[in-house]
Amino acid sequence: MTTNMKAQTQVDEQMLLLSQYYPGIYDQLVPEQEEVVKPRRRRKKNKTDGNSSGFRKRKLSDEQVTLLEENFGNEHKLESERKDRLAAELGLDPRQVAVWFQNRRARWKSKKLEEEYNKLKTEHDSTVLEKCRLETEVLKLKEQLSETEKEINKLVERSDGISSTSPSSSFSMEAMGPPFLGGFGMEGLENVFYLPENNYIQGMDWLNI
DNA sequence: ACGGCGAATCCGTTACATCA
DNA sequence: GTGATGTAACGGATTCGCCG
Repeated sequence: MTTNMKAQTQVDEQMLLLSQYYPGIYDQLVPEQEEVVKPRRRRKKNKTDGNSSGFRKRKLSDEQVTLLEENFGNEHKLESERKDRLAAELGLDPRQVAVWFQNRRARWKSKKLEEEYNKLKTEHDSTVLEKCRLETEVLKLKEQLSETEKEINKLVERSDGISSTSPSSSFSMEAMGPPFLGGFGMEGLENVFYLPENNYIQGMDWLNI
């Protein structure tokens, strides 16, 4: 297989997964192609096999399946030598062994796909949950900010009133000391706003933050 | 490098067996 | 009897390795 073919195969596999997991996105990426419906040849019913020994399709015995499963566990691919050996060991036609491996690979692949889907779904769900949590937190913080701004405006207005009637008794933030933020329901926001070492801001400088 | 060929494999489907 | 489900088997397409 050439490098290009390998790359194309990888792309095809990725697109296949994409189409399975995110059909909407896949449809956007790959516009629907004109459908070419080829009539499949219908398989004819056949109740007997070549040697007329009864039903053509018989269930494999538990022992046969066990041995086949053991072999499949060791290696999913079936080399011709191993196929013949297994067939002889199980008293089956090599073609039957080949078909069993083919079907088993298909089952294995579909199971893998399902597991991968469940894994992605779990990841997706927890991400959505985390997004909701963060959005709620943002709303809460916005509300707190709005409340704080209202309080600040009130204080500023009061301060303006006082200073206009009595200039000597100017409003001092220093007088409020460190518990200032706590008074506005800002507990726990020390890490959000930068505060100087003495834990409060001189005068009205904090308005510039 | 290219095309033809046969074997192996994949994919989708059908037919049959089994069970609730 | 019947529908759902599991699986052996099939047909066609694709892939791969070999050869002339």
